Amino acid sequence: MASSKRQLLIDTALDLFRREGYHATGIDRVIAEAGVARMTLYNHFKSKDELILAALRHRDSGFRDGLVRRVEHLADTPGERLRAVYDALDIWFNSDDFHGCMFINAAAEYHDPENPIHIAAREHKERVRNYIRDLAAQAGAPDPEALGDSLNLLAEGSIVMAHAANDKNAAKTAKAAAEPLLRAAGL
Amino acid sequence: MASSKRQLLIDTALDLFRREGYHATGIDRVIAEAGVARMTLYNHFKSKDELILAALRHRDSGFRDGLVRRVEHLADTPGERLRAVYDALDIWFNSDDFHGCMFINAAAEYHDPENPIHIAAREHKERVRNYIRDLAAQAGAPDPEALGDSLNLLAEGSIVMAHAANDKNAAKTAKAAAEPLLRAAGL
DNA sequence: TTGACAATATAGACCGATCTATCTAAAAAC
DNA sequence: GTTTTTAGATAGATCGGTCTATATTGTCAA
Repeated sequence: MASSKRQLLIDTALDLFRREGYHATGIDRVIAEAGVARMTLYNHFKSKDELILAALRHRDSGFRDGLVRRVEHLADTPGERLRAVYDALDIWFNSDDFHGCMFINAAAEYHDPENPIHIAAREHKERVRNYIRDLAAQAGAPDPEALGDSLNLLAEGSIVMAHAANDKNAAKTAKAAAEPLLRAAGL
Repeated sequence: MASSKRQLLIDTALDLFRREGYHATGIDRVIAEAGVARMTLYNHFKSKDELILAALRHRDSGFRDGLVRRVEHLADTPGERLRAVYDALDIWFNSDDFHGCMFINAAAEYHDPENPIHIAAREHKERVRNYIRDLAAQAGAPDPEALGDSLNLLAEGSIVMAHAANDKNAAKTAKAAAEPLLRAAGL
């Protein structure tokens, strides 16, 4: 139970932060939703920011694991998998409660680049970009960094348009935009 | 003075919201920074949300006017101007205090698509996208909507990477990524 | 130019609600 | 029997918003 309460708090907080934002979600709300005593939270996390960081760390691995798993399920070759990234995004955007990227939102609420929360967001974005770069390398692109970065920009742009502009078609738009780039790279 | 106080409040709030975020900026901070009485604010705006909306409206026109002006100054033909959009972004990203896009940040803090603040963000994103679509049409692209949307995704993606991932080179990456798309469209 | 009236701005008290965080003492779990 | 969890009181700060009574404006007529 020692760590089950901790995980329960992370899961609960993650869901609230995702659906309502960070400042908008109070500690009271988290403990009420988790059905846990206030001191249990402060026993596991020394502050709200620490809880946010723990939630983001959990989301980072969870999101990327899910992305990789889904992409590998959708396609077999690296070239196809680069395209499948957008199919995975499409599923995400059109899921029941899509509320944008938690890390973009975190960076939006915590502007200071030195803030640990902002740093967590930056690291997540770098890891996702690296994953796409890796796929581009595996696919044998002549300049995998450049191709990966380009495809990553389309992916990030589609997240923004899906959330801020409420364009649930953004992933399909991105996939179409990616095609000439992949072709130009011989893929 | 009637409207000068109002404009002073909008300018002050805009700057604070931009630098620190919406929830993180209290009314007290706005009136202190503006050097204005509390009731002066509530005389001009019936709530904080109304002030946010007024600030976003002002920023929407200001940002887009600045973008158009800068793009037109940097390039003469529509094809060149599509490329110049990324040069304008590059200047923005590397300016003294870049804190990301106020509208992406607004959507991040106000998730509900029905929320007027979120709607203001959506409308801004649509207007910027339409501007790029228009440039693509003026440039004689075979499918100006598709090209415009693709180039817009690269632009939005670069804003995210510049802010969340602290990649000040994102606009140059986006410009390089745009080139094959423009070429494929005969531009 | 002056006087008068209406609109606006002022400082600051005040409200209830909420915020993060701490503390304690009893209960439960391992 | 030691660690963890519990409920709830409590702290001090801050939140958005209202109210009042005074002072400062801007406008227009005499």
